[in-house]
Amino acid sequence: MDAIGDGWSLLIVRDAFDGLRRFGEFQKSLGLAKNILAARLRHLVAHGILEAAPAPDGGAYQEYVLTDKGRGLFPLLVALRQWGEEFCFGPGETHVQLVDSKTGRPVQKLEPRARDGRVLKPEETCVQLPSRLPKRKRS
Amino acid sequence: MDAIGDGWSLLIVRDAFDGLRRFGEFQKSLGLAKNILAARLRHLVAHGILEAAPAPDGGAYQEYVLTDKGRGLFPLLVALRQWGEEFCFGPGETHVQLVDSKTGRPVQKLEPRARDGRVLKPEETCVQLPSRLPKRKRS
DNA sequence: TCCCTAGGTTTCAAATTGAAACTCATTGCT
DNA sequence: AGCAATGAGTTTCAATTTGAAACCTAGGGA
Repeated sequence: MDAIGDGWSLLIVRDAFDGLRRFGEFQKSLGLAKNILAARLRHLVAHGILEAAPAPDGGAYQEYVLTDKGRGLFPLLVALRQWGEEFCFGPGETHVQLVDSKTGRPVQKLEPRARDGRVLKPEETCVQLPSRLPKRKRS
Repeated sequence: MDAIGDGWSLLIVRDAFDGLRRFGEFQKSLGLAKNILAARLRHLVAHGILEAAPAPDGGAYQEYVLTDKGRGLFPLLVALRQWGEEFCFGPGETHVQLVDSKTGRPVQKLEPRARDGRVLKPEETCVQLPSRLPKRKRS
């Protein structure tokens, strides 16, 4: 939550998934103040979610691209988007939808499942420390 | 993002999934200031994520319980938790894990999939307006 | 050369946050 | 019944964060 807990960070990451890389692109897309954007980008870089690559084409500036950790947020973004699609619009209200770009059909709804494939409801899960792995590593 | 975009809201929702219902329980669990908690709870109620049920047992106070919309956030919470488990701890570092409470084994990793079951990478998706549904409604 | 643009940083007012004190209603104790 | 304690907030106020706008700096083009 510290890394992505504020309102803007996830939007920046979403835009990064959409291919945006430059300061100005993010700013135009999100319409937030430049100082805030600079701070958020710094923060995301500091948390290893974005990487600042220096001057790719020739301009003396930076590009911000997702790291593996940042790309790991994709399922979260999908979950957020699906939730918004399902609950944040009235029945008649039209809105965009996340689709498989190959077929144009909606992405499957994300559902937490047990290892055996059962769909898990919230009450069927809990948090635990991982069992002190019994699979010994070769010494 | 307006509904759940700030740092505390998702934590409150998570605790609600964990069964917390009362003001004091949330406050103790999260350790945030009472005024902020009150504001967040009001906000979540206003957005239809929590519902304020009056005096269940006999006390003259309220309980905050998840609505359907709130319960719909479960996949998102799972995604967030899995991301944290995967990327926010060092290799040796021990941390809790979300497991199927029946078997004690970790929940499957959430992966966005196309309707045909293919795992979708970020670049393989895009957003679209839903096709003007060809299935006519009975007039 | 002069001006424009992209990418920031600085400044300052306004909004938000958080800690602590204060209510107010309900127990619990005696 | 009297009285302290607890739970659920609200109020107050200082400190932090935000956001808009102005400013700065390096390159590029006319």
